[in-house]
Formats: sequence, structure tokens, C-alpha cells
Amino acid sequence: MSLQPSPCPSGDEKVQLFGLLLETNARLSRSLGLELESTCDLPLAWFDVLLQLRKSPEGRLKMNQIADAIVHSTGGTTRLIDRLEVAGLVERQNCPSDRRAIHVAITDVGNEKLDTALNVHLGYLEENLATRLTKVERGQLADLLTKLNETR
Amino acid sequence: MSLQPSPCPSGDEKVQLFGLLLETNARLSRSLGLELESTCDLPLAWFDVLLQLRKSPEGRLKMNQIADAIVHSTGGTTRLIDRLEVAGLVERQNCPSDRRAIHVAITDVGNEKLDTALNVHLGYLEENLATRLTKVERGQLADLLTKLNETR
DNA sequence: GACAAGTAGTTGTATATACAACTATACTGT
DNA sequence: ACAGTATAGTTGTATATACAACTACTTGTC
Repeated sequence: MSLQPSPCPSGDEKVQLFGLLLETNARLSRSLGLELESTCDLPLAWFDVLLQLRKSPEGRLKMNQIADAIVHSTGGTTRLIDRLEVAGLVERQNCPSDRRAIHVAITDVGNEKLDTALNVHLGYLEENLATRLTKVERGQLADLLTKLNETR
Repeated sequence: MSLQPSPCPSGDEKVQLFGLLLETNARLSRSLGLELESTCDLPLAWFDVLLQLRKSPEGRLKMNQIADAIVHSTGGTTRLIDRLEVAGLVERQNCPSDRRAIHVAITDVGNEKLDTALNVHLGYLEENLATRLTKVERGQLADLLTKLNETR
């Protein structure tokens, strides 16, 4: 007595879960993106790049490390970094040990911008994460996502 | 004795979690998208639309319901449905009770395409979800994401 | 029943991203 | 040392999406 006339289970538990992941991500990214854009004039993709740079040990990464970290194509990353560089938030530096490679380093301006954005981001998270999930639940979610994210 | 010279906690637990969500989603969408595209010639966005239509009680939704379900702008949804309609996978129908509205219904061709894609998707999930998370963990993840996705 | 306000969808335009082809450099094996 | 292969990044081009302005219709109020 199913409403679905199909032979294929669109209601499969894994299919649902995947859909949920897609949807949750899309909603959160969109609302955070709007907030960062309106308050800091900083697109989410830029914020992501700056954050990756700050998380890196030396405040700089090679192009392909950035592309991998933010899950973009290398071509897309070139253009993205172009825009960030024009805006003065990052700078390209030659890599002494490999003349093919480029180091992308966050600038002082970029650091300031990131600080501002991180404050907005923290407020956003306080309002949208912390009100929906307890600290324990957030830990569980982080564990599950980490497992899901593992390469093999 | 922190490596981060910044006053702002890029290492904050919530910031990390959000980043993890973004990254996990991006990796999974990308790999599934490539797989669906190469095996079924079906972009992930199209698959998403067809799936939403099948999940709906009558196999049809209005434009704005689709836009909301797949988290796109209404303009973007118009263009997306245009392409699906040209491909013969969905069809626009007038809504008798509201002449502004449009019903988008999945066609027979669309249903067949979706069945094929769902099989690929299930294989993908078997390989990428089921190997990383147990059934219990998947249930936990679904619960957490549902909470996170709740509007308020 | 007419006018104001709200809602559904489309279209013009700008932009961001992907893919594939390309250049330049580095590595590897003989 | 050289040839062949692999890697880092950029560029040409196509496409998908967003935003804002627009049209058409509906709903509520007087």
C-alpha cells in the first residue's frame, strides 16, 4: 500500500539521509552567505579561503591545497584567488623550492577582514547551531561527519 | 602558546563543525554528481528535482515548492525546469485553481530516468555511506541533521 | 466592485564555477 | 643527460545560478 508507484525506493533510509545532508548544507550555507555578504561584504567562498589560510600552520597554502580544502576545481580556484588578490585579502608568492607552485598568503587586510567575519560567523553559529544542538550533539555530529568525510 | 596569532577563534568547535559540514557535503555532492553525470547523463540538480517530484504525493509540485525543496532561487528554478522540460523529463501544467501557479509533473521518461539514477545512487550510497557509517550511526546523523534543518 | 498589497513565475543581466586544453616546471628511469 | 611522464597553475569557453525588475494574477479591505 505504498503511495510511490515506483520500483525504486526513493524513500530508502540512505537516500533520505543524503537528501537531508544536501538540504541542510544548502540552507545553512545560503543563510550564512547572505549574512556574511550583507554585514561584511564577504562572499562565503572568500571567507572559506581566508579561514583555510588561517588554519594552515604558516598562514599560507599552495593553490592546489586550497582547491582541495575548499573542494573547487583548480581552474575555479585560480579565478577565486584572483578576485581575493585584487581585493587585497591574499597575495601570491613564489615558492622557492618549486617554481611551478604558488604560495597564497593571507595579508594583514585579509586577517582583519577574517576577524570581523569570524565574529559574525560566531554569532550566526550561536543562533543557528547552538540553539538547535547541544554541545554533546554537536560533538556527535562532528564525529559522524568526520567518518563520512574520510577518504579511502 | 597558540600557533594562531589571531584574536578570533578559527579553531572554535562550532566553526570546525560548520566547516566539516560544508566540506563533507561538497565532497559527496561532487562525487555523486560526477557518477550520475557519467553513468546516467543526469546532473545532480536534475536528479534532485526528479526525486522531490517523486516524493511528493501526486508526482507534481508548484515552482516555488520546488525552489524551496531544492534550495534554489525562483529564477534559477525557472531555468532549471526549462532544461528538464526540454529534455522531456518533466512537464509544466496549468494550475486550475490559481492561474499564476504552474504545476510541474514528472513524465514517464522522467520516471524511467529517475529509476535508473536511483539505482546508481543506491550503489553509490552503499559504497560511500554504508561503508563509513553503521545503520545506527546513519540514524543518529539523520536525527541530528533534522534538528539542524528545522526552521524557526 | 475597485484599489492596494501580496504572491507566482519569468526574464535581463552579471557572475562564479567547471572542464578541457595549454604552458612551464619537476621527477624518473635508463 | 635525455626522454617520457607527472604535476602546478592558468586560460578559453560554456553553463548554471543569483538578484532585481517585471508581468500577471489573487486576496483583502473599504
